[in-house]
Amino acid sequence: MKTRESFVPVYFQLAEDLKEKILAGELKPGDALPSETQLGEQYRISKMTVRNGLRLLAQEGLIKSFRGKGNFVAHPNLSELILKLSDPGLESSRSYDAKLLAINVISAEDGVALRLQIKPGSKLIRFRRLLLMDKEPVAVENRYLTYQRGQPLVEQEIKYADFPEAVAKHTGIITEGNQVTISAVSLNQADSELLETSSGIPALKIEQLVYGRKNTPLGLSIMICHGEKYHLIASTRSFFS
Amino acid sequence: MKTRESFVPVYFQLAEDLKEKILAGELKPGDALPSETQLGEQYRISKMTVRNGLRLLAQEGLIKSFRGKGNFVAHPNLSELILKLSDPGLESSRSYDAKLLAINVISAEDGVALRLQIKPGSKLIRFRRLLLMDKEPVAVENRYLTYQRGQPLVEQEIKYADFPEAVAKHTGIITEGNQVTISAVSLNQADSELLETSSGIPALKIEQLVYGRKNTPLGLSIMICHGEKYHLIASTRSFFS
DNA sequence: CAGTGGTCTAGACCACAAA
DNA sequence: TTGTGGTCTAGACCACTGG
Repeated sequence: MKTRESFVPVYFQLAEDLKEKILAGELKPGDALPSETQLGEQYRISKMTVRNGLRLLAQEGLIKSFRGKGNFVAHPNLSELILKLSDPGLESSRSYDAKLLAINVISAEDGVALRLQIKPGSKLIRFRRLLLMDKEPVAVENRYLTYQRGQPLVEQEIKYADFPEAVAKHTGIITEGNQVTISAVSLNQADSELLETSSGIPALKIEQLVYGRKNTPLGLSIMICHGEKYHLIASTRSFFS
Repeated sequence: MKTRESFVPVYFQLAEDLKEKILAGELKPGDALPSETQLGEQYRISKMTVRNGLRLLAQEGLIKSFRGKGNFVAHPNLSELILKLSDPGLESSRSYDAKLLAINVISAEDGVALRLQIKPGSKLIRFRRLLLMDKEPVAVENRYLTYQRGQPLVEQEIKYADFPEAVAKHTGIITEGNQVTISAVSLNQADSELLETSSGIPALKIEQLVYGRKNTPLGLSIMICHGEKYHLIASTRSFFS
């Protein structure tokens, strides 16, 4: 093939060709692709270029490679989704803001201590924030941070407390992982007042545990989100970065 | 470096080295990495091998490449998570089962028709399933499928209706995308009876839209999940495939 | 212009799988 | 053993960025 008239890379053309065959059903899940050497001969391109193209398909989850056996069309896995947390509701038409309610030093209660793997009663920094969409309160966030001596975590957090993106950027270097749990709860009295609604209303509870190196918990964020005004959107991964 | 005594690929060692430097803070977000040719000289490996290693870091979101400029340590994005849907609760110690309640042909109501981009009143196949954990009902699922003439979608769905994994595998070829919306609602009367609890209890509502080629909606799944017994877990992407 | 990342080649050897 | 994917090389040219 190697259509040099176009400016798309050859490996990309190969990938598109195969993708087309897979999506059209010409190649079904479980089927073997032609071997890399065969593809190289068919398309008159080198093996490395073939592999470059196949890598694209593998990244999209369309094929799987098995050493010594071949490349095979994958059984699509629709259950793995990408969740984007930062952007509440995704409706970019809406304005988004956050209001810092308080910063205190508190003693860790049992539940929080357990999750952060510290002793109950240990000192923690707590942020309370109110998240607003279109100037309406939609969520309350409690963020707990372990005090890390000598690490600029705390100062940065305070400085950028009302800019969650900035927080992520500045504390991010040391963070290695992140686990989020999503559940449904009823609004309690205090939170319902902050959210300017009545208690008992259903709400999303989003717990976010941030880990540093060696799986040390660094912080915990618990968000209580108004069920009707705030929702999460996730979708299958695809394309570019 | 090129330690040939070990069995780890050279490019992998390079990636680990750089990763270490980044995680240790030696290289900070925004910093430029040595150029690919420089790295090749430092490690006495060829440029392609260097690029192979850098690709790993790029996939993990640790670095970003800019043509003509260089490779740079990325500002970590903790807001992009991977959500695994199929596995309810993740506690693998629990047994998981599904019970098919009914399969009917129905006329699409407005809300469903809108999401599936069809005319209200069009014929749809509806599955109602009850999801069980430890033999306790935790969620009700309503699945709506457009009737696709000549495509074995329906038959496969029926055949494997109680094996969601199988459904995914067999219908998967034609599906290209997937969008999930998560919100919090109150249990209505009918659902609360199925879930053997009282109405008004908070519940997770998980809407899943499956698209085929050319962004044609193929099906819609609406799950109502018992708030206390069912929760979702997501985490940052990492490692292998 | 020089330097960078992006693509591509035509070989080579390795580890692994299946017959 | 043969064939497969996985790694690696030492070059080459391109497109882009910035001074």
